[in-house]
Amino acid sequence: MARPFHHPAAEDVTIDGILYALSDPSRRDILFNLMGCDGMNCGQACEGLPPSTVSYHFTILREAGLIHSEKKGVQVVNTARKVEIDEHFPGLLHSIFQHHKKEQK
Amino acid sequence: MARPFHHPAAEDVTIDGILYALSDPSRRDILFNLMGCDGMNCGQACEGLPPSTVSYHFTILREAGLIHSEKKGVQVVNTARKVEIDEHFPGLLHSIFQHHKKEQK
DNA sequence: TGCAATAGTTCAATAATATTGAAATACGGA
DNA sequence: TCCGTATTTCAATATTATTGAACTATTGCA
Repeated sequence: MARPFHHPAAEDVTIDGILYALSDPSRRDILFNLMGCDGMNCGQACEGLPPSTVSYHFTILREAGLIHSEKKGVQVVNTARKVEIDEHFPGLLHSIFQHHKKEQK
Repeated sequence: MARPFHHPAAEDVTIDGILYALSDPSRRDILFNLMGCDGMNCGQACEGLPPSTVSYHFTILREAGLIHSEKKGVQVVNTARKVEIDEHFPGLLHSIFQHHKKEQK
């Protein structure tokens, strides 16, 4: 990998970054998928979009502190930073994804 | 007023619209200000931005179902749709504004 | 080793959206 | 009726998102 992944510390995660990241339905969908499993590569977590777009969305989620990415061989395994986020923003993700489910087409 | 204000019904409010509206710090700030009072005109709720920008932000918040706007004479009085939002998205606004406060510069 | 396949990233061009100045509107008061 | 204030609308510009194409890294296999 050219540039290694950057993961902000839990205390540097802002509500601004989180809301911005999750204001996009594709990214919400990615995070929602990640929250229901214990690791997924980029292709699995988000089907139907071109790879470059998916890569962009993963970067936004990562920079917002919502996901952790780790290169495992040729693919990148992503996980939701559930516990950390829930510690710093109690109830937020729960509140959001309760409704995200319903609104999915 | 040329076109009257449109306020979506509580059941038509989506998490998509809310997160999009609140992904912008200025709009979060406006809503935060509105939540702490019982009515404010556009100028009061958001100082430091050009009027056309403020108007745009209010439209986004209104269309998202987060605020109610009513023309009172020459000005527009805005209120946060607190109760309705909290009924449909329990805990969401609380969770967001708990941190918004802290992150304000 | 070397080559091909796979997964993802980067870059650069284009498309979509936000910001804002200037003009227009709506209302209240003199 | 005319003026001042608050806000909106419009149109131009600036910013940001999307995506195809080229590139990189890694694995497996001949």
